[in-house]
Amino acid sequence: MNQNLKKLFPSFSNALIEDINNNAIDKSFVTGDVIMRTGQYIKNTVLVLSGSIKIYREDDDGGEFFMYYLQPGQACAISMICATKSETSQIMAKVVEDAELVMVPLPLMDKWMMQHRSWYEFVIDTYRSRFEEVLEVVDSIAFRAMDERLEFYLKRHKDACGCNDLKLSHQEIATELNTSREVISRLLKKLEQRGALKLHRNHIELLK
Amino acid sequence: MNQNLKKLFPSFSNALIEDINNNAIDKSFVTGDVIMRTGQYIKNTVLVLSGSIKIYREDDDGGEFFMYYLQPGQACAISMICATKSETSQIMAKVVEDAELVMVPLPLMDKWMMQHRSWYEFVIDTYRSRFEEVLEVVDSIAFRAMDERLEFYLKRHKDACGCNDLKLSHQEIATELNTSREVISRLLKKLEQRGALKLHRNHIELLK
DNA sequence: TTTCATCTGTGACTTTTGTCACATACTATA
DNA sequence: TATAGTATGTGACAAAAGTCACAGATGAAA
Repeated sequence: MNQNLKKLFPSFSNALIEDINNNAIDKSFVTGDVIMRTGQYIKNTVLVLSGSIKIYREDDDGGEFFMYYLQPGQACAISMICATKSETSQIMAKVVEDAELVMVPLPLMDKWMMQHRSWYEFVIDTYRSRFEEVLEVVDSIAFRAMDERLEFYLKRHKDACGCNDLKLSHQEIATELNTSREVISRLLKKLEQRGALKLHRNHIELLK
Repeated sequence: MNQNLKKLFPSFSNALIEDINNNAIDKSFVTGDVIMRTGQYIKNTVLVLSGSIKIYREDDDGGEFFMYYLQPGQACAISMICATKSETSQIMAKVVEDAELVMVPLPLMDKWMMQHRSWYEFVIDTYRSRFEEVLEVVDSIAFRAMDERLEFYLKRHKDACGCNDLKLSHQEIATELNTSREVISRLLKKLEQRGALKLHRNHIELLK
């Protein structure tokens, strides 16, 4: 784990990595696992070593709105923000690719802010970049219609997987954008006609 | 100013207030002033002593989507988040009620995190509460139709002014929700028919 | 290969939202 | 008190999104 941490979190000081190795717990999850639920108390700050996690905002009627990805080398900003007050989670986190996580107990999260400059900077930077990402999400829903939102969604998924083949059904996309499957099917068809992508069963091949 | 700070930011230690008084600058703004523009470099962290400020997200076509209020006793989370890297602002801040602000130079913002526990806690808490507020805004646009979004908008404005009389034109509301004036007029009319409010020229009287 | 569940395509329709045109109402101020 | 500028009300229509019904395609498992 030590080696992995160093590689994935290059800004961490040796002393910090030492502290993480001595105090944090390594946990594995498989695709489909929900590692954090809305309303649940947060007990750990989460660092991602491998795999892929999607963060959702849920509504009362079972809606699951996709917010952002958590990738190796990143941390869950929400779990850091809630840390100091051990509040409940405002989001839901689902594993979409088998993942190894480092769970840092909340009290340490806070303590390290004072002890390790590199931890402090990492936390602040995580806040900042997530805040900005959420603001971009706000843009996409506040200012844009569904066709552009779909393109934004596909682009983010492409960036996350680093490939051109997205394993997504129309229904999944519709759920994560909080719209209906038919709307997504029709808009995807249009994008295919424009030559932007090629549709297959359960996956979408991006051409641009 | 010392007295005001103590009253408005009761969690601040005396040493911190001392530091603020010695290093920060007091600035006054009048209604309509834009104190921060999208893309502008951030040089200060802003604390609000009096007045009222609205934070907007802007798009390329001049759209101004209302995000949240900054009130006395609060600080601009964005200016704190960008602090460490002196990045550009992702938002626009407009004074809607003559305001007195305390401008804290960025380098101090960072320095105080290590020196003053009460500053550290205030900053973290500001991050957390703003992040949560933005998540609620995401909810409202991701999951709800315009009628509910309008009610949410009115509620937040009522909370902000602490009164039942909102000085807003239909056009202003439409702009801040990124929709058209007619839509707002119609929805307001419906709310009036339901007895939730009473419409006047340039102001709305909330009844519930 | 057959069967079955799931995924995708599509037409028809409704509802919501956005646009245009214009009437009317209110208010500040000349 | 005229009048000009702004605010609001409303009908008609267009466009986007949501809903319903159902057909057909695909792939996994028996």
